[in-house]
Amino acid sequence: MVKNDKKQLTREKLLDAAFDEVYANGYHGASTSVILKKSKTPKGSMYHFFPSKKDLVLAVIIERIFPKMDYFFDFTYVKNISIITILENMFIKISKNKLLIINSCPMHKLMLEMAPLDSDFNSILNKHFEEFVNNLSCLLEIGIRENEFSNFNSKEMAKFIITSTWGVLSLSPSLSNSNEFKTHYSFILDILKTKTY
Amino acid sequence: MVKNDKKQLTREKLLDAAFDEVYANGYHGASTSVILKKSKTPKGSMYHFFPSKKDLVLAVIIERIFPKMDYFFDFTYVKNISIITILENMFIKISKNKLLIINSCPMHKLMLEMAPLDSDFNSILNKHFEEFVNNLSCLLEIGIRENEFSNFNSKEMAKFIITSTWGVLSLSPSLSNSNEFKTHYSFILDILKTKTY
DNA sequence: TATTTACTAGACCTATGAGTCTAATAAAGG
DNA sequence: CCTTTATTAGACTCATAGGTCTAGTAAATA
Repeated sequence: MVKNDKKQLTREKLLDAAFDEVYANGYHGASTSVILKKSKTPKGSMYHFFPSKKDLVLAVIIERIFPKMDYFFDFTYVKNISIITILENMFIKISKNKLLIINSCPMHKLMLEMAPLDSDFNSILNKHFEEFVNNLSCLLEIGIRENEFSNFNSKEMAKFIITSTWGVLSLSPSLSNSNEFKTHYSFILDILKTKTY
Repeated sequence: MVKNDKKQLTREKLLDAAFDEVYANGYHGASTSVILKKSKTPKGSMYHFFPSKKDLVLAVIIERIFPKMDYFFDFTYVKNISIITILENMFIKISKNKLLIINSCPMHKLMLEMAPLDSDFNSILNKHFEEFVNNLSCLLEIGIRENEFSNFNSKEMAKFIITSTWGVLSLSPSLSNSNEFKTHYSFILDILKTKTY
């Protein structure tokens, strides 16, 4: 499987370099030649794996950005811990990682740039966003059912939490320290606390 | 002043066309040749008024985007009306205008794209953002002083309100109707209401 | 009216964009 | 081992990018 490893390696290197480029400069600002230089890959290889720049970036979204996002915006239920604590832990995890604090959320960046311009970008990004909303919504629903919270529209609340978090994160590079982020998520948690008994 | 009018007209047409292009496609996605075609202006005129694409877009920010933003995010105090009502009216004004609802906030879009890449963009955008924060902060301070609200950090709250609003607005084009925006600002106003006596 | 300054016009330049093509090489499967 | 398929390599293409330049025109000032 030496060959398969090497084949994979080239593809993976391309995705890594493309992620960096697109994250830093956006889709339009990203240069294929820079991606090739950074990943030390010849052009032929890139166009062997990906028919176009767009396809490369769509693959970056699916294979790089979504996994990272799923790691940070993790809304899985943990037993014997209050929902508020679960969310607080999530926010702490985000604030500890400089990636999102300094450079904003890559998913959000691409959504803002590309969703209105291209239906393929729009659909995959929105689909994942809706999954986020549903996951968080389910988590909040548990809190409502278990009487941690009073009743509220969990889906609307989920959307509010996610989009408002994107909002602060987009303050980079002025949001260089995580303190400002902390005051942000304190507000979010405060809102939820007003809904507790 | 016929001449001055015409001179201004060319410059204004360029700014209008450039605003449309940049708003739709971002800084990197915007094409000078498209701007020239849309504004029916020869290249010489454009480079007569603006030394570079960057300078043109910086002028767009100052002369087009900021005025629009100041109109929508208007935090001036109105006597005999509660602060919450002032803010609610502001949100209603935003929600009635399809510009922001459908295409997101142009200031936010440019900030996310350009602030980490270029210090000139970063400084003018951040400066204006800080002004927003200060203006809203002052308005909230009035509410605190006049005993509409209990005490809270007005600057942090102001930042929270502005960035979270940017967050929802960036949901375009899926935020095609203003109902979702309404649920958003209801949350914001709810937070403030929990701080009232 | 003469002269200077502001603006228009667009041909032109160089760099870089994404993407194609073909030949060479490496690896896999029979 | 031989054939076939996957991958590498990079020269090449064509369009467009932003920007320069010079000549011509219009307008303001003296």
